[in-house]
Amino acid sequence: MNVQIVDKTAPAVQSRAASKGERTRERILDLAYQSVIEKGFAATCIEELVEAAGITKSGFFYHFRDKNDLALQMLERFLASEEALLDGLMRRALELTSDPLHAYLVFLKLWAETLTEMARAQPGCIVATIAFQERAFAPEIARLNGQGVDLWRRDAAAWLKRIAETYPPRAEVDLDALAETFVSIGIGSIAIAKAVREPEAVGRQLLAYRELVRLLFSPA
Amino acid sequence: MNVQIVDKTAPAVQSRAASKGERTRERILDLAYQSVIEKGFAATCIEELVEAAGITKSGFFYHFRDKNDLALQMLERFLASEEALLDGLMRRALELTSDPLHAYLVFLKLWAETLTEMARAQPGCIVATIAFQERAFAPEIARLNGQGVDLWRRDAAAWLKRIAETYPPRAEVDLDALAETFVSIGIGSIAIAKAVREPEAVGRQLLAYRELVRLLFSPA
DNA sequence: TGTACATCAGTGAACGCGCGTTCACTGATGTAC
DNA sequence: TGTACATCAGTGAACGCGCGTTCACTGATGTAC
Repeated sequence: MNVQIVDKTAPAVQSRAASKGERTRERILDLAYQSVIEKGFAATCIEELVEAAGITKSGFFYHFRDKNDLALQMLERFLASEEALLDGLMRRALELTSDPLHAYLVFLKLWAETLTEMARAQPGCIVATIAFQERAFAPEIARLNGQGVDLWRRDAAAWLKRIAETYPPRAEVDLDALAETFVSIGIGSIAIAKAVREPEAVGRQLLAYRELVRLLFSPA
Repeated sequence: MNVQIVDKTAPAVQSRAASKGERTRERILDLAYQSVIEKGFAATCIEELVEAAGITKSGFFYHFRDKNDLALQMLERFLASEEALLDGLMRRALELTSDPLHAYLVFLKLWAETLTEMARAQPGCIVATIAFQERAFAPEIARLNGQGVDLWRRDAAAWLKRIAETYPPRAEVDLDALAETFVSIGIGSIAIAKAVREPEAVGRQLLAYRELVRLLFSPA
């Protein structure tokens, strides 16, 4: 079950042959992502970003209307790349086995490995960061953030329901709630990883979730 | 199973007969707690707090050495009250039944109700907020935060292990990980509640966890 | 192939204000004798 | 019971600096003819 996956630690969706401006914009977004994950949004200052990016402050405002625009672009890019990443792993899992339960278990393993690798570099989650500082952002950003979470739990719910068609669950667990648990464990485990400084917590939690799913759907 | 519990929405451990200074200090801490939960720490400004508290800015610095001191006192108070709250619910559950599994299920129900009520007023968790803005705080605060998380998962682990003595688990789930899941679901569900604006997510997630624990330990 | 113009990707300097922090001072309450 | 002094719980004004934002200007690259 040790499938080789793309080393995709960085959140960027790097398309080659980008223009010069495009490249600095991406560089700023990368730096901002890193900083927001470490310190939060309000404590992230433009001065630091542009210094690290090797441009001046006014250069920043050529690329972003204001600080909230930076947050918005960063979140949009993150959600897109996360969605692509999840999609890739789902497809990969379904290539390996057509059984929905087994495929989901493979997917969870892949996801656990990917997240652990990312957490080892630097555990963090901008969706959670935004959620826990909601009112420091423009309303549209908080809304977009919510849509991201909603999409994740919907995707998971659809899969769980497909599993339940073949494998009747052994307890009366609401499948929508269980799908949501996939998200809440993901975010919660990153919080734990950061708080107690154990990046492994992320993989550990995902694998515990996987065992519980397996138990719930495995035939008596 | 609808046990009446103390309405303890506010995080304060209000001891009566407090001096005047003590009372304003508590008032500031309450306001800070609220603001940090809504906007994060960096975006919480002293000016706003003191205005709401009805004193001047210099009055603030009579009670707190600096802004980080505010964060520290707030976190200490929160952890103490949370610990007291959890302790109370645990004891209450053990009064109702001596069987460790049933008592744990009762406890989870009580905890779900309490958290939901708190989330309806204003979902939030300073432990998570601090974790996701770690580097915006003094190192000792981040350390204390980690200790809080560690204590929670230890408490849960001890209980799960006591259950396992009587009820052999039906799957090879690491009990330490499952205990940690209690914490990660708690924090994660609050993140979800905030992101999608569904306070009920907290109770829903806790109850899903409860069903999974029940399934794991219930005899075949 | 050369010239004219437009767009790109910035620079440099300045502004202004919010925010954390300090400092000298003060009225009210408590305590000792 | 009254007086002297100490501590409590603040006030008011000022400081300074970091940080987001603006604005006029500019060299390099692209495009039209």
